[in-house]
Amino acid sequence: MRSTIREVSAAAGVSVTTVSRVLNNEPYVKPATRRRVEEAIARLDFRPSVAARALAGQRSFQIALLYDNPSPYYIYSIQTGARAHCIERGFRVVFQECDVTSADLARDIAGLLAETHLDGVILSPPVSDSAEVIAALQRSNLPFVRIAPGGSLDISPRVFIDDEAAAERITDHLVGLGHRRIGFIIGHPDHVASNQRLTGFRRALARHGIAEEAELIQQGLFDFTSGHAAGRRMLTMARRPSAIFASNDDMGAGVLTAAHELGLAVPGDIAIAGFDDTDLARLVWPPLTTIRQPTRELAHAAAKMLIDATDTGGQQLDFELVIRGSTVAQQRLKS
Amino acid sequence: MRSTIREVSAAAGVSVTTVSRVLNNEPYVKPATRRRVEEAIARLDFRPSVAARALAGQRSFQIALLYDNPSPYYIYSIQTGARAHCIERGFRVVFQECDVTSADLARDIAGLLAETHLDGVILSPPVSDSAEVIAALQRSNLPFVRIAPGGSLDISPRVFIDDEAAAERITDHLVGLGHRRIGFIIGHPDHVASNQRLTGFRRALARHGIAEEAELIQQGLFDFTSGHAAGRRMLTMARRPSAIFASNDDMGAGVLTAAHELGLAVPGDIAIAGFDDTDLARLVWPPLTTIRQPTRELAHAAAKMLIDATDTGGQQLDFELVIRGSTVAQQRLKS
DNA sequence: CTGTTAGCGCCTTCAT
DNA sequence: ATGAAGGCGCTAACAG
Repeated sequence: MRSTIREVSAAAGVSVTTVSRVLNNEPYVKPATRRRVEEAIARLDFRPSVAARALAGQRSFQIALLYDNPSPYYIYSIQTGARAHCIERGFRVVFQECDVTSADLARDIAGLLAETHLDGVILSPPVSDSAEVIAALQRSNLPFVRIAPGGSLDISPRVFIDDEAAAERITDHLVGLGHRRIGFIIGHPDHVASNQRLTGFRRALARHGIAEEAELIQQGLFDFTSGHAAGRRMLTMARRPSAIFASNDDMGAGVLTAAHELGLAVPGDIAIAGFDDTDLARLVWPPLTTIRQPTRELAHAAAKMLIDATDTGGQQLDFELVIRGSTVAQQRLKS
Repeated sequence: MRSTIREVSAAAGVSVTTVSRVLNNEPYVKPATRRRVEEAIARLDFRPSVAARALAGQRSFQIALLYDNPSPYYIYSIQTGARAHCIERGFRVVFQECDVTSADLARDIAGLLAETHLDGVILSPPVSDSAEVIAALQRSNLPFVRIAPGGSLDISPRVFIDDEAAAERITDHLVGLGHRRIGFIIGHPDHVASNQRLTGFRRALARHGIAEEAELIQQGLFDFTSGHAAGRRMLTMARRPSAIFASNDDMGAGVLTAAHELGLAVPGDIAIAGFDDTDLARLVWPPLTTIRQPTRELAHAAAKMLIDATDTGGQQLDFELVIRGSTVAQQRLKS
């Protein structure tokens, strides 16, 4: 059976209060006493019950990660990043998928908050921009950090990259290679990043004096299937583009497959480039040019900001982390 | 703020015990009373605290899903399957990645069990065959269900497909198409299924009187990279095989990519077949022949078996679910 | 059928 | 610097 704080206190010859103090790293415990307690904890392999701590205290040492994404690779990346930091800090993460288009979304989130005593929540796109979720969180007064939110930037700490600049840079690269007719596959309409990436693409085209062609800009859904379909459409056009820019890696893999199916050499007949949100591109299209979005690191940073906040009462939330390309910069909000 | 059972009892004009009875669907509550309580619950949007229930009762309405797998698609499949059933039953799932090769594995699991009050655990491969994890679970006397375990079949309920027969069937198919030199990529050595699939392949070859060639059987790791490497090795051999059997879909995608890179037509120059553990193949290699392993359904069935057990005190654990191809059969253990 | 009385394991005032 | 007492929200025997 699991051992309890009472057994530890007996073993160490102190009161449970003292053990609790040691557990929570509180001051005013004589070093010698602290050592004895720590020894007893180790000897009994004691682990405080999350349920009991949540019930008694105002902290639960649990945070939740919300997501609603079509890409298993993406989900795995954010889960891994968030968990990595939580383990370091002795926190537990609740991975919670949700449906941003559901009518019950607000109720679902409220239920999660009521059932589970959480210390904070991380929102990943497109949940980062869900008005219902944000409202429920604010109502419950729970701290939250958003990954790559598109709007209301000042209502919460956030972690993001500059999608527009990144898309612009990739487009510059393609143009630099001599491409003038470049296809673009837009991401899922629910994701704000989709539009930001499109904007960056367009801005680069304009800067290079290249006219847009409507049929070269196709809607996708951030998943393999939609990328494959859009790729096929463009690659079978009478005058097909010489390059295709996919807004994420799943769609890029789809385009690559379409090219292969049509017997086109990559990058001989058709160049493919785009965002690598989840390191999938490193596997599927290693020779191609991508902007690597450090998804795992974004989630890691989000967890850190959140947990720092619960430790210090919210002070550190005044920071935001900007990850641009491979450069990580940290800057203070104007606040 | 979250409302409590006490507020519900006040609103309904009954004692908290009665509310608790309604919550837990216990008998001996007058229908009229039950209705009044349910109304109050709905009106106050009351959700019982998981922490409080876990502390007070012997049930927590929480189970854990353990995994240690290189494939994000696989992880997502089992998470989705398990969660789907848990939501139906009002349970919460804790997704817990672990490292079966870690020296701290036993401690990690013991920690999970001590911190979280769980009603049961689902093990997915290769955790299903981890002696440490199984020992920790048995020590804690917690019910657990294993997905596709390789050994000690009677120590727990299990959910599985017949990997050997499936591999045999696929091989038969390839031979039926006229292939005599078939490459085989073995799965991760930690997974029992890897060996079972190899055995099925070999048995089919033997039955058809085809001699094995050592260089046509290559070790893989169930991930894209290893499949890609093994595929390249075989496709660049002086006398390359006419077909390749990949032990899972990630490796199959790797082989497919290798074939494309080498300018080989699929399935013209090289046939590719194998297991589709995660529906990845449906996307990446739709025209190819695969055995679909219903991973999501396996996890769903595992969750059902586990929760049924907690409801009925373990009786239903005498059942096992066999999913073979698209046929689902349920049969009683000899027990 | 319903209510009363104790805790579950821990944190949190308050004393000392 | 340490301990005693009370309670978090709920379930579990007991009475009625």
